[in-house]
Amino acid sequence: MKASRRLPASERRAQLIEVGRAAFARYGYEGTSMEKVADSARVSKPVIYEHFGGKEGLYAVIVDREMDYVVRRIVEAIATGTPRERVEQASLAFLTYVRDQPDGFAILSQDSPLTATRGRLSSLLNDLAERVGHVFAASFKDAGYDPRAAPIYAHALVGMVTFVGKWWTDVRKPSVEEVAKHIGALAWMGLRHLPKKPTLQSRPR
Amino acid sequence: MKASRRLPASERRAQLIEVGRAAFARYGYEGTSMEKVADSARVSKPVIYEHFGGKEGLYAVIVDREMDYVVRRIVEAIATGTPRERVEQASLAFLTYVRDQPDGFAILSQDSPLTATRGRLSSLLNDLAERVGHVFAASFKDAGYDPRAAPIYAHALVGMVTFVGKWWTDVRKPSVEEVAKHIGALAWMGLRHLPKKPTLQSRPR
DNA sequence: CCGGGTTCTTACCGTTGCGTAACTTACTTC
DNA sequence: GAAGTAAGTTACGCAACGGTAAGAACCCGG
Repeated sequence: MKASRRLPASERRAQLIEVGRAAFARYGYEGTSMEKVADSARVSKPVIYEHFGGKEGLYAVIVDREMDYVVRRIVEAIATGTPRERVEQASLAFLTYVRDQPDGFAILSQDSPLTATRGRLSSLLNDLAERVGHVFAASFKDAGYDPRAAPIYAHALVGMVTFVGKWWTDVRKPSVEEVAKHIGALAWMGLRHLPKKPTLQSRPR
Repeated sequence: MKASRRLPASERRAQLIEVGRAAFARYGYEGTSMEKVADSARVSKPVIYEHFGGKEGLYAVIVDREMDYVVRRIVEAIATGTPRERVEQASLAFLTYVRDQPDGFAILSQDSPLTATRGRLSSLLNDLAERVGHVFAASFKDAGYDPRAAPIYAHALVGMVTFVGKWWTDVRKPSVEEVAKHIGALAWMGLRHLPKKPTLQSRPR
């Protein structure tokens, strides 16, 4: 073979990110070895260490880029429109991301051992949920709902879309637009008809 | 120290399951070493191999028990009552499980490398979602909704509760009953007011 | 064709982790 | 108390992985 030629630093760096992203997506953080990444890039290990310092460094760069990307996509989606449209567009944006960037989504939905050690909650999607929570808290206050419940709903929505996304990558059956319709409807109708003070209809036993 | 005495096979086995469960919950499958499990049980490695054959064997037994347990809890919860009560009770049952069995929940919500290799989708909760999907499909048909959309909603609900559960283990702020109220309301209201044919209110650009 | 910087490789170290072979210790039963 | 069985230990083999030191191959201006 002997395919790969020598590359300038910036290109090599970009290639390593690409290759590493695919590896981390497929095998997870622990399951990915530097050897494999190096081999996939047709390069020897020290090259990676030269560029990223270590495994964590490479992973951090990849995760950072991915978070930036997906957050930007969603922020764009909810920039304008009625509340309902925003919910729908956010779902659609996320599912479109899942479809177009399955590797990125796989990385984000893995429990990353890095953030798990320093942070409390492992999931990177938690950040996203927290941001949504702040948006919700404001809307809740305006609408006369208890803002302390906002995080619950925020996490519920993120979890909903995430889990459906994970499932979708497997079955790939209805189009993301179709799925987004249903998710959007469920979320919106749920929020729209929320009682101010939810109660449990606990059944008598 | 020299605390642990010799135990009969069945007790040792039970103890190893308990200890292993805690370890897998805390460090994940890959992050848990047999050495650590053995040390925690005040026993040497070959004892574990005698009982479970290997790491995968131990893990399989633990996961199997856990799935049995949680499924039984939920099946009990949705055995009787109105549809709404079932949704609420299912949420409450799951969140109660999250509260009372944080280790078990941690294990189930990890991406398990074992099922990931042989199966397609990693999550063990996927099985749960699939079962819910079947229940939904029947109800959908009766109510005049498209049963092909059932899996979407099933995964949405499971993802919702799971993600909120994960978050709850971290903050532990409102009681599970309180959280279940909101989740139940969101899910129920969403399902209740679902249009037969959801559409996207795509905004004009 | 020669010096200087960049890019990359070979070869290795230390550690960790799964799994096993050979042996020892304790308990029970006659 | 000896024989036999159940329970457990020590010590090791072996592979994989993260990381690094030392130097080779390449490229370009002079």
